[in-house]
Amino acid sequence: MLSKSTKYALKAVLFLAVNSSENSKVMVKDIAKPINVPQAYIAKLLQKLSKENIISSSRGPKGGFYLSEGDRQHSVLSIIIAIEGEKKLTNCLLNLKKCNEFKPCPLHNKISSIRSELLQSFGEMKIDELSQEIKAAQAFLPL
Amino acid sequence: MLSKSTKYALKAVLFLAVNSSENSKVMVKDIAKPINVPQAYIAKLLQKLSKENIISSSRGPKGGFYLSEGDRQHSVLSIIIAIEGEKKLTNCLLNLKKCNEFKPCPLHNKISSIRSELLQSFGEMKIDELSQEIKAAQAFLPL
DNA sequence: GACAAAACATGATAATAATCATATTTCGGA
DNA sequence: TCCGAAATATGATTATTATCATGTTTTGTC
Ligand code: FES
Ligand code: FES
Repeated sequence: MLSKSTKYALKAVLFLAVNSSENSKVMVKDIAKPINVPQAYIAKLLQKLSKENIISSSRGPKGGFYLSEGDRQHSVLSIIIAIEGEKKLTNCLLNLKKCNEFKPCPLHNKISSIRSELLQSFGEMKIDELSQEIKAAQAFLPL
Repeated sequence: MLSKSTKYALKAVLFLAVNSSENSKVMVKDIAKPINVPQAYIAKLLQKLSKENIISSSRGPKGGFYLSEGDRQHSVLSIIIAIEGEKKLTNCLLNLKKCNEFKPCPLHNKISSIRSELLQSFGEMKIDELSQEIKAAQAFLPL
């Protein structure tokens, strides 16, 4: 449903939400280990997220990745889109060039409203909110 | 959201639902062309579906693929599962080894009910029903 | 029974996604 | 101002998915 890359990215961002701040940055090797993701690979993903302003970073000694207050207001959806693009989620399920109700594929009417809900739900989930739940041990990060 | 293979398979089965019957089988080249899918590839997928008893086939001259009355009662979900397996749809979104409400990942509570609805919806969509809509020109197959 | 038409089976190639490796830039601190 | 620590950039390798190609079996027809 979500690509491996997207899952990795979400885990990393949530990890940063819990374990980093403006003055306590964390470097990739200290992210990769606890979330159990190949270091060189998550490094690439983090750079991409950084370039898309989903997360923040600074170079050099005492540098690393972190979430600014602004970063914490981003949604899960924005991360999904940053990594795998919007189309994966909104394309027609049978690959009609455009998904709309005027020339729908046979699955459209049955599924499109649920899919919208799903998207909306992803859009409403803010990183900040999710990290609260992790801190409160109401939710858990894998590995 | 669905793999290319799954989309191809769904298109092919719906095409058969509209254009085949017990005594009017259609061979892969006459399926591949109208649904615009590589012939050798859809051939493999059709064989898989046939082996899983989602569709029917017979060999030799005057042979081909078709849907029996029973085949028409299959759901979209059964096709998705036949092609890409169930796990793709039910796995934890962040890859916890098991997805459940007792040790949920941060996305679980927000998403799992919508995801169940989506699965249920796929399960309730029967091939027969969808083919009615295509015949009534209320829905359209791509390419 | 011979023949040809079809599905079936198997393996080879190509495209994409995931992983690994290495060089370059930036920046804090001695 | 020099050094090393970090992100950044780029490219190479591997694994998975999609695509292509070719041979084998079944079966209706003559
Ligand atoms: S037209 Fe196919 S999902 Fe909307
Ligand atoms: S535990 Fe992650 S989706 Fe259910």
